[in-house]
Amino acid sequence: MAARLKDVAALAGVSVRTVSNVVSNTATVAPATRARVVAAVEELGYRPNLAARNLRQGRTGLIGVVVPEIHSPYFGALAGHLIDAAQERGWTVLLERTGGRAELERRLLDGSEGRRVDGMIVSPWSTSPAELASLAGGLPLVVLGELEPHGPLDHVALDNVAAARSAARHLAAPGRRRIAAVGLQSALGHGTAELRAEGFRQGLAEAGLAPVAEVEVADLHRAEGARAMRELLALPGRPDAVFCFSDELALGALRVAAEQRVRVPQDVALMGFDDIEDGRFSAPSLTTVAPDREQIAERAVQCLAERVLGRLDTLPGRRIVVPHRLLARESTGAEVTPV
Amino acid sequence: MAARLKDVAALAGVSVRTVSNVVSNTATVAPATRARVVAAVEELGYRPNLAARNLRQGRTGLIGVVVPEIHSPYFGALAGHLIDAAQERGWTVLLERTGGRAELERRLLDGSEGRRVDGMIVSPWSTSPAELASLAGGLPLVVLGELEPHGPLDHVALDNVAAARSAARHLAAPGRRRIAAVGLQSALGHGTAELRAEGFRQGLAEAGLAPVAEVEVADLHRAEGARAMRELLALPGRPDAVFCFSDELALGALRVAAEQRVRVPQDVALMGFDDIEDGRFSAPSLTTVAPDREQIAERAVQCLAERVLGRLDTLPGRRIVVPHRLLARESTGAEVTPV
DNA sequence: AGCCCATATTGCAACGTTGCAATCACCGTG
DNA sequence: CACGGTGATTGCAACGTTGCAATATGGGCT
Repeated sequence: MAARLKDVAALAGVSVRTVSNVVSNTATVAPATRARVVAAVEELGYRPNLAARNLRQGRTGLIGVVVPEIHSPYFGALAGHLIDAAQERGWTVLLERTGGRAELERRLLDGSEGRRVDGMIVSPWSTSPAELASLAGGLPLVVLGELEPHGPLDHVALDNVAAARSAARHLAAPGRRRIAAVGLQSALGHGTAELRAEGFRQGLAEAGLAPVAEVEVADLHRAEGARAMRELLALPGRPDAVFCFSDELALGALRVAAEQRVRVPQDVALMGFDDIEDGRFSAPSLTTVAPDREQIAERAVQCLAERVLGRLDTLPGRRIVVPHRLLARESTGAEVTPV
Repeated sequence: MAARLKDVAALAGVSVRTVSNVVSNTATVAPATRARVVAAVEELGYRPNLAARNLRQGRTGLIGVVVPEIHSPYFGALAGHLIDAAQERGWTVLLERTGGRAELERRLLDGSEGRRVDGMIVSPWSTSPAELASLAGGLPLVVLGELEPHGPLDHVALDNVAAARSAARHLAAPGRRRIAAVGLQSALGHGTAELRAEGFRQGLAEAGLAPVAEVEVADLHRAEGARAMRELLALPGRPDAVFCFSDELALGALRVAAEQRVRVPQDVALMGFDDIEDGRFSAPSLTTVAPDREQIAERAVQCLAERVLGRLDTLPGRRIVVPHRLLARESTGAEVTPV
């Protein structure tokens, strides 16, 4: 049986309240008393009962992080940073996965099974921010990866339009005029893909070009990238540059290029988006847009902390834009260098 | 303010206990009453307070999953499966990351901050199973990835020795005689790497060979694989086959081979271990040992469930061996096929 | 009609903790 | 010597839920 405050108190010959004071540092305790209590805690192996503490305090010390998937390199890395940032503030992260299923996304947010967390950081897939806000019903919420203009929620993201624009300009280097995009997701009707497509078109337009193809995908994984690339390489006028909206798509495309002995970057330049680990070690290494993931995580947790602790119910949603960098690597012509 | 059972009861004109019965299906309730209660629940947006429920029931409904890192493809995928398996049994997973730091590993296990979970599934890095058991102090525990002979804990893993042995035999195909291994970690003094090294040597011995080199690594990531490969390719007698103890190591090695225009598999055959997504899409695709991750997850959660629910304190530790398969792909000579 | 039983509903107490406010001991000061 | 003040300790109640056991209701049977 686990020891309780009561047991420690009995052993140390003090009141329950005093033990509580020692354990949670809530009041001044005489050194001698403290020593006696600490000894008793040690002897009994006392551990606070968090359920009781939570009940009493009304806070759980957990924040939810809701992402489409843990498994993918992008979200895996992001989750790692979020956990670090949360830990620094004394929070534990409860990681949840929606698998891109709208209904699961909703269930997690509306908390019909009960509230486990003090707040949530959500990277939505199929639910719009406005919907999120109503689902969460008062639970502090921070949204990642989209920047919708209005609404009550805080958003943290990079400037997808600007990032895609600079990607397009990078691809539209001298000698490359047939440029395609891979990664549109019109089925979702909103979100990141739209913004990147928009930026892509802007960037090409600035270079006096128009897309030669825009390939829709069902998800952002390698298999879809491979499928899309096969489609593009079969076109009568093959593209000489391809912008994939994720590194995973680009890696799938890279594989197909290798299969078909299409040289990257000589025959087709290729770039991705996200800066995942794999893209640094592929051959050729992958040009990409690198979001500042650490800063995304840091700012998101900071926003959430303010909402949870400060009760800023009235504060309107903030839009936080984190910086990104374009990393020009071998897949768009950078010199081959040892990793 | 969040609605409580008391509020719902008042609105529905029944006792608190009856509402509780409806909400948690613990007793027969007349249809008419149930309807009234459900309506009141809806109207007030009642959500059970899990802290209170946990306190009363002594269970949290959470299980901890402790892995060295979330970020890596192997653990990310495994975590996904564990979450699925847990969900089927009504549990939520609290994912924790040790980053390979022994001290953090200890802190998570001994629960000095208080118990958040009903049990844990641990993939240890630097702590031996015996130590784990004492740290956990009665908390139900299942260990992944190692199979130590004795002790009170349940273990779930593949047969690392047998898997590595078959990998070695696969590499020792006609014409390949200079075979090296990458991934030893003698600093840890125990664990998976030792077992794979052992199996590797056995497999070579069966083919009448001895290792031409065994390269130590600090971790199992790509950068270390790249470093190791550079080392191997600089040897006076270059190996004609390399067994990496993880796919990530192998992908790092593959990158270096490409840099140095060493052809895989023609000049050097290469294989990994884990069957991560990236290895299916690399060029050449990566021969690997595929553990049955779903089964690992399923069995681990099942074991833990038995311990948590059944109080099988007396039952000695079980050793559960899950199957694995060798997937022969392009990096050891399989024909190139579209992904 | 009276009785019994099954079904439906209820009250009470307890889970382990902490906020609040009261009490106690002791020291320095007027 | 009495008093005020500070520091240390304490008791009580409450957080929201559910286990237990008791009570109310109604129907069927003799």
